[in-house]
Amino acid sequence: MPELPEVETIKRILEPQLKGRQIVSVTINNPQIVAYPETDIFSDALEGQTITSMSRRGKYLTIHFEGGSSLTVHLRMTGQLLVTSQNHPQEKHTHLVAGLSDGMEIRYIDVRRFGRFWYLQAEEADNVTGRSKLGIEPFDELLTADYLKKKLQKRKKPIKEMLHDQSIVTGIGNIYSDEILFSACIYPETKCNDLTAEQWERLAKTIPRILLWGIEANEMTTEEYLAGKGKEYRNTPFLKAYGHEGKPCPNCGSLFEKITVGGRSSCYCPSCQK
DNA sequence: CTAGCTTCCTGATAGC
DNA sequence: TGCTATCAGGAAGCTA
Repeated sequence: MPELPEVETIKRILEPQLKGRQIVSVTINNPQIVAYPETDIFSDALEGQTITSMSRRGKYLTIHFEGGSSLTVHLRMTGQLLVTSQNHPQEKHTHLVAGLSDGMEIRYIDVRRFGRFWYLQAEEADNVTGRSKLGIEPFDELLTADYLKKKLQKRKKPIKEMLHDQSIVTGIGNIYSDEILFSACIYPETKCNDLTAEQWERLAKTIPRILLWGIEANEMTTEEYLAGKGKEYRNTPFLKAYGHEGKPCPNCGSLFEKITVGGRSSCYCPSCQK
């Protein structure tokens, strides 16, 4: 459930704690989370690596090493990446622990084990993570009404569903698609080929605005993150639409309704989003 | 090419 | 109280 704003938050919190540290040990409790390469090679390759920086692309998070190799993770639904002291109580479902040169540990916790790790060597082409298929970042200046129209105008699927398509604009999941459509006053089931020029314009402006707002609203301290605030992806206090079924719309007071769109729960205001 | 369905997982919650 | 069924949703893999 971490979407772009949460992944960006994690990157901002972890990067200063990891930069310059060396990985001195790697323990993998569940090989399932290692997607590439084979688990033993993965562990051996990580040991001894010195971290230079972190980056984010869509919902993917990458730790870069001296020499150019890198470790990429996708947290999917319930993945959590923490930097803790060695004596920090180990949570259930801790699948990977990497000891660092300063005595701290990187820990990967994931209840549902959907998250995945990939280690890529410096010159290795990335044809394993799926990142090569990603569309533009929401803050890219290429994100215009024309771009969205070109990609989606002829599609018959509901716009809510298409906002989740990572090959068009990356980083949007079920929470922020509700927030974006509410803010843009668009009914989630509107078929792409029924959207008006004005609605495409509104979407193009709203997508980056809402995701930026999400990043800012997510801001928290390292302590808050470790204490669990970084887990509260749902029902975060600042959200306006997602999970608000039965509650009054902050704009008009009508009650939010919940429907299923493309198999995903979807919350909208019946009078603002037509 | 698109659409539609299934799979992966556990824990919280709803219903009986 | 205790059981079972359903839901949560990101993305890949599959069929048509």
